[in-house]
Amino acid sequence: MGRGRAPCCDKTKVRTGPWSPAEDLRLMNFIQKHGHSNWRALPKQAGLLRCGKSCRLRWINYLRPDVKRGNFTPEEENTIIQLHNSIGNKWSKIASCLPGRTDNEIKNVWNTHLKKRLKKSSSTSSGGPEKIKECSTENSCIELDDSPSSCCLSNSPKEAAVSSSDLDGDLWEVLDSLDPILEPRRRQAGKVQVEGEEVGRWLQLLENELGLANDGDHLPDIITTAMWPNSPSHHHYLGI
DNA sequence: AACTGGACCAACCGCATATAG
DNA sequence: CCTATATGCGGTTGGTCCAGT
Repeated sequence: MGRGRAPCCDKTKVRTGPWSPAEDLRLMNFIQKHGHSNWRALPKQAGLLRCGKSCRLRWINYLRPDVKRGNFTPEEENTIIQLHNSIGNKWSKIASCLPGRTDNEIKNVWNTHLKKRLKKSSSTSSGGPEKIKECSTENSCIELDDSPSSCCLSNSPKEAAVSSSDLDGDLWEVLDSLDPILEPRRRQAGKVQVEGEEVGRWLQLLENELGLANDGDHLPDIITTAMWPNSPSHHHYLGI
């Protein structure tokens, strides 16, 4: 029903491209405190030079506390294959059956791995569509036909109850200034394991800047996990 | 060592749909 | 009911990395 699509934002006034750690922190901090009832207004309220769409995507695909990182298990891949066989490119519906996985991630896995794999094996295997249930948006499974399936009934993610510090403007500036230092390390950590000592040092620096260390308080794991997805809890690095 | 092509994935684009006024 | 706006979704793109040459 959409008539004439208004541009979602003024592209000349917003940042595009990869998100920096400081932007991630700012977004997470805001959502943890205020939720995300209005994506369009969120960037301004959070002090982000991003469009609401971009914030939503970043949150859903990367920053949500329940997002599962790492390789898909064979079980997950089987579920994707079965569901795709049954309902097609309904990535969000497929994602609703795989707790912690996002539609974008599933779409990527399908396009880069599973499609090719199935193509390869298609000559050797045959069979009708899998009978499977579809998860509705309420996270209850809808029978697409009359047979039971392995489709999950996972609950919708509950945002982690993380206590977040109230960061003031100065501290955000500090974070922004750390970007050039943090970003390459975060990127690298996404690919390979950064030495524990190094991660610990940066985490400590960050916590010092945020004034957490003095109170015996620490960065919530949700934040460090988002910044260094492949790294164990930062508590490990800090020797806690 | 330098180059190249493919794989991977985060982010963007634009249409569809939902909803408010 | 009509229109405007916000959000959701799926397709696509572009940057980065890495293996092969």
